[in-house]
Amino acid sequence: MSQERLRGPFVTAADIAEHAGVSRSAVSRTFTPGASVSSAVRARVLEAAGQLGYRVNRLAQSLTNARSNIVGLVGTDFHQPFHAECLATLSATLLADGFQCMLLNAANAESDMGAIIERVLDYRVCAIVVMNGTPPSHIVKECLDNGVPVILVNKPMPGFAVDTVVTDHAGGGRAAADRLLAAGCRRLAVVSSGARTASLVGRLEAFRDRAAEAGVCVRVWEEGPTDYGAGREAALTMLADDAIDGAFCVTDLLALGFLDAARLDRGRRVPDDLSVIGFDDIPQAAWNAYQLTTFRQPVRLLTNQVMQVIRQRAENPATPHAVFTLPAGLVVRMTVRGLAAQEGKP
Amino acid sequence: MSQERLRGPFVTAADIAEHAGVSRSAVSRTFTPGASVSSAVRARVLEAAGQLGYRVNRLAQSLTNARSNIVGLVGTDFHQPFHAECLATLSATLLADGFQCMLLNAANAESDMGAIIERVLDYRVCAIVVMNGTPPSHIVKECLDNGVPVILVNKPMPGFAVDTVVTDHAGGGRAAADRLLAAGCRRLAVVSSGARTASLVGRLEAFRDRAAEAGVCVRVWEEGPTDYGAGREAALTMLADDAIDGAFCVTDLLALGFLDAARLDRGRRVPDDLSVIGFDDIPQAAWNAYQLTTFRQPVRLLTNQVMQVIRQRAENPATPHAVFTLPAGLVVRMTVRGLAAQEGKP
DNA sequence: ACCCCTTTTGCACGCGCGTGCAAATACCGA
DNA sequence: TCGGTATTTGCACGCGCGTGCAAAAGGGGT
Repeated sequence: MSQERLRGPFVTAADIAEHAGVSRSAVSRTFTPGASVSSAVRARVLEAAGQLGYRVNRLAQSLTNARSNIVGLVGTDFHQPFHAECLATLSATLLADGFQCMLLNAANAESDMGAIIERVLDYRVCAIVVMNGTPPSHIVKECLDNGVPVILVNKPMPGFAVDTVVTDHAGGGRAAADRLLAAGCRRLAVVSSGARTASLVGRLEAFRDRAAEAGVCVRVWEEGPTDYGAGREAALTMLADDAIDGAFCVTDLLALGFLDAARLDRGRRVPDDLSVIGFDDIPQAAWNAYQLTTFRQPVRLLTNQVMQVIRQRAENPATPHAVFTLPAGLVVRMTVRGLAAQEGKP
Repeated sequence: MSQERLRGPFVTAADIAEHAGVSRSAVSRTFTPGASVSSAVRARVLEAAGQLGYRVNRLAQSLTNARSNIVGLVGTDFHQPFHAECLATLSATLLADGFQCMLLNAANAESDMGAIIERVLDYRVCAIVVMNGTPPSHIVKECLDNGVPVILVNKPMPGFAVDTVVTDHAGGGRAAADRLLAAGCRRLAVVSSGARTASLVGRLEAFRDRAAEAGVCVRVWEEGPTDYGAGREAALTMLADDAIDGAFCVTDLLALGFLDAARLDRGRRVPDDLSVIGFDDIPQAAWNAYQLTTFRQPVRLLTNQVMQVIRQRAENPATPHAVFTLPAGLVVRMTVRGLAAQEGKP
């Protein structure tokens, strides 16, 4: 058994063909679903394969098929809770469905995203999913030219032949305004970041529009990164004067930083003095120190929709492209006045 | 230009050889570093490649080389902050070094970890990194038999020809005990989970041993998952009676849950009544609502060490296997009595 | 102009696999 | 026993690429 290994580190189909006394085609057919092999031959092949530890070389396989079943997963900031959750969910689903995930972490923001996507094209991936961040449009075009479908999550790119799966940011923003207005807040603020991505802007503008309809004007914070520290910064600055009683933070991370600074540094009582609403519903929002009322991004639904698009486009590349919009549901906790989980309204 | 595309969706080396009026070998050599091509031919090839959008097919390339430059990244619970950080850091580093990452998310604990690792073997990966969780030993053996190096992070597997990169859990546990004892705590507890992984047990036992040396006995909690909720559970139960003034939570997530329940549900003042130390130094530990004193896992160092092992073993597979132990440094914040960040000791 | 040495080029083969095609075998009814 | 059909098997080729080998081309010294 150890003598048979001489040919190389990996066992090849020719090896077990010889070992089983059949042709190499027979081996190939044994591992090809729906191919024609007698059960006797199949049995001998399987036994030899088991003994020698044979595994089909998917590299060579993909070479013949002109396409692998690898999906490229592109994104930034995978260490952030929301992105991490998306990644974990999507990768688990893809694996369960028989795909392989190639992870493309564009760590240095979008600067190198293009180069990284180009590299994965070399592996003839069957799809590229952009989970966050904005890929350069000429790269998207290059993917499409090469026949690789591109699926964008939360980043519409009008005019490109891509599939898009987005949360209803505008709906969430509008509902957030509704809730704060209903809680009696009249001095509103919205806290966003300098990133100005489509999702953040979408939430912000819908919030502002709805407030404007109600005749309430909104103070806007749009600086720095999209993280905890920036949320604190916003609160420290905006709450220096006393003019805000309701804040919509376009991200939970911002909201948690905002909450901490509001309570600990600026002495606000939440929700009595100040109501806060976030967006995403990351795990930390549910922690007892925060109990943040927020909108949940339907990660499971987003993931399933992405999967469906991938499968659909794999079997019929000519499927028309579409934008799928999924609803963001309110998760009621303790940071909005008069709106509390598990309690009657006061 | 559109007429040249007829051959198939992907442009092949033969296409641009024809287009540039040279042999296919010349094309191949143009894209092979160190090969012999005249600058005139190289220029013509590069121009044709640019026009037609040619990219070397790495699948076919790996077929010849008998090995790809894909690294398999195996793990569970990538949505947890610490694991997410490891994944983000390692994947970014690998990409920057010219490798590709194949993500293997063993979502359903270790049950399917074996099957998932086997699948990635089919892609002739050049290494497999197990970032957390325990792979079945027969699978590890199978990888090694196929000549694929296995690198384990924080999971020693004595008796296997693998490389191991671990944080000094025991050192951290011992130092944690030192700190709590120095703070005057005499009624100690250690909070762990039912997972009983090597890292958690290592921290726990070192803590208990050091306490025993000081003649202090330790109450141990070892139930449930390794998350925020379990930390709360531990505090709710253990702090029902009044007997604890110092707790070492073997994970930050546990510590944060423990802190919330201790303060909000059990009315303890931290650090006056109760000192708490965590482990990992996840971003949330630094948040103002917590300010958790904890031990930092040297993620950067772990990552660099993993990289070094991969490179080393790629160029010389016969390198002897080793265990690399990296130190865990204390991060002083506000949850240990008499030990505070940015302040003189009282 | 000639020879020798260096560099470049093309040919041909193999990497491991899937598959069309024709030969070979098995099966069945008369 | 035989003819006819259904099934199985092996051969040979191609997928896209890297590379050893020999032929061709270039360069320099006499």
